[in-house]
Amino acid sequence: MASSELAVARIAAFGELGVKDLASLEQMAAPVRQLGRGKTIRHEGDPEPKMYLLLSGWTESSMLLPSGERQSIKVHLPGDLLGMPGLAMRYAPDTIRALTEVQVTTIEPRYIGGLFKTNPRIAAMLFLVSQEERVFLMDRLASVGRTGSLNRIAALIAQLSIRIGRQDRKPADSYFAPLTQSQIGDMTGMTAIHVNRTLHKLELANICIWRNRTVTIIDRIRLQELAGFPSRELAVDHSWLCDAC
Amino acid sequence: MASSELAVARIAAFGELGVKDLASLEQMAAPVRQLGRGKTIRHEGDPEPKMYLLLSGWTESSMLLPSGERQSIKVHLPGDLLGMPGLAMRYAPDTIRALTEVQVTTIEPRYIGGLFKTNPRIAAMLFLVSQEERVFLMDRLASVGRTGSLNRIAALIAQLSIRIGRQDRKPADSYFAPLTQSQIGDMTGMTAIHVNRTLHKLELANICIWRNRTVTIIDRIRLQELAGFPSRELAVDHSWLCDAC
DNA sequence: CGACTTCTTGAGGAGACTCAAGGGTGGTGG
DNA sequence: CCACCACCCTTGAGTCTCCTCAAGAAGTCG
Repeated sequence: MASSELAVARIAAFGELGVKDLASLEQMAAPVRQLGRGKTIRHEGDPEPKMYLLLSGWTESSMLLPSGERQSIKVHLPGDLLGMPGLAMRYAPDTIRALTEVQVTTIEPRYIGGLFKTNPRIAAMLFLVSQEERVFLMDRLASVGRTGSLNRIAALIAQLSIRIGRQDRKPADSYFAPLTQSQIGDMTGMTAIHVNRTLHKLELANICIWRNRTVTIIDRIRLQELAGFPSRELAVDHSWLCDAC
Repeated sequence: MASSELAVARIAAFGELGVKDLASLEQMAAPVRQLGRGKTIRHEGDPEPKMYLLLSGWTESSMLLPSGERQSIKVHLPGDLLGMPGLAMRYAPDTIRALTEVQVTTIEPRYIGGLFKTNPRIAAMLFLVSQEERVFLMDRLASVGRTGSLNRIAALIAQLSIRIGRQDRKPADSYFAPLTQSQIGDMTGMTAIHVNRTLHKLELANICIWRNRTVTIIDRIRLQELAGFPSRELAVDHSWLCDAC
């Protein structure tokens, strides 16, 4: 798999990967699947949920409420592992959809199990990625639970800027974001209409512009102020991990 | 540590524990710490976050927003592992406080690392518990993001009923819940005042009563309807895990 | 070019928040 | 043992954010 360097980006944040590690990872990857925008990778409620590795494009994980409304849990960027939370469940908790043309590979749960025996180092890294995701969800929960519309949208924009700019080691000041206003609403827990008005407010205040699927950040300071989430730093000292492997 | 049977309840949900497994777990437990209600176990922002095992009592994990408001992430019951998400971070993302008199033991991260080498089975179970927690957070996010006050409070009450009744294998119809209305507000993303009014509505509608730190569920059907979250079932087929160990 | 999705704008209403004040309860110290 | 204090609960009135309903414009894809 040629894109393996890209694909392990998330894991590699927690340590250097050796030859053996890369081999472990490549072995898991099933043939690449290609899907068009709007296609569903797996449905909420499907039995025996699997994991997926996103090679290119954007996907979104979301849950349906009895009222018929959707809550988007997270958008995924290339290199992200999709569907991990489902491993603990009998039925898939979330729906995973392609937001753009995407390439994904399926990862069978048994490979993950095998990893714990054959390559504890990688297993521990997967564990750490899971903890990182938990913190991400905690931040989202705080944002959606306790802040207003301007703050939530600002938080979304700032967060995406950081995630997209991760490869370059600095936040992206302008980036492509293939989300409709309705989808932004699903992510932030607001109406598409209110998203529209809020985006206009942000633009009017000269903070940022989101138009034509493109985000441009004008005033990062004030954006960050509005967003109001702390800039998280990953743990640097992995001696406790390395002792083990 | 005499309470280890209790303490590992969460992990045991994913598989039987052998003698070796129990030994692995006991070895990690540092001396027991006892703290009074309101005492802080660790602060948001503290460097080198550790993990804790809750032996008795209730604790709460929460995050502070720039506005000064608090968002409660989760309340913990005996047997829960506290602070796991922080393992991936340089600074603790959340504050952990005692809601009642509690007993906790600290778990050094290096023991977790060691687990991945010496007892991959337990490591995998910790991994699964983490995924379960992610699903829990996803459900919370959907609840807070897209539903009204009645639904949120109903969801909280129903969820606690399930968690507390887990040992008895059926939801508890009446239980002790040491949360003030202000804390309920922090959990559900609403004002203490509005919590008060909403609780009265639930009582007036003959659905449930929350008074004097005691919850009594009168009409579980309608409570569940209001709560509106799916009843999650943990994965039963762990062949993919057992293959490894 | 036509059908569909997405975006935009307006008007009105509902739910949740703020501010304010009073009453209950439990714990502590004199 | 009682008085006090801190915390918690309760209720009312007014305000604001965000939602709903509605309709039209703009963009996109076949």
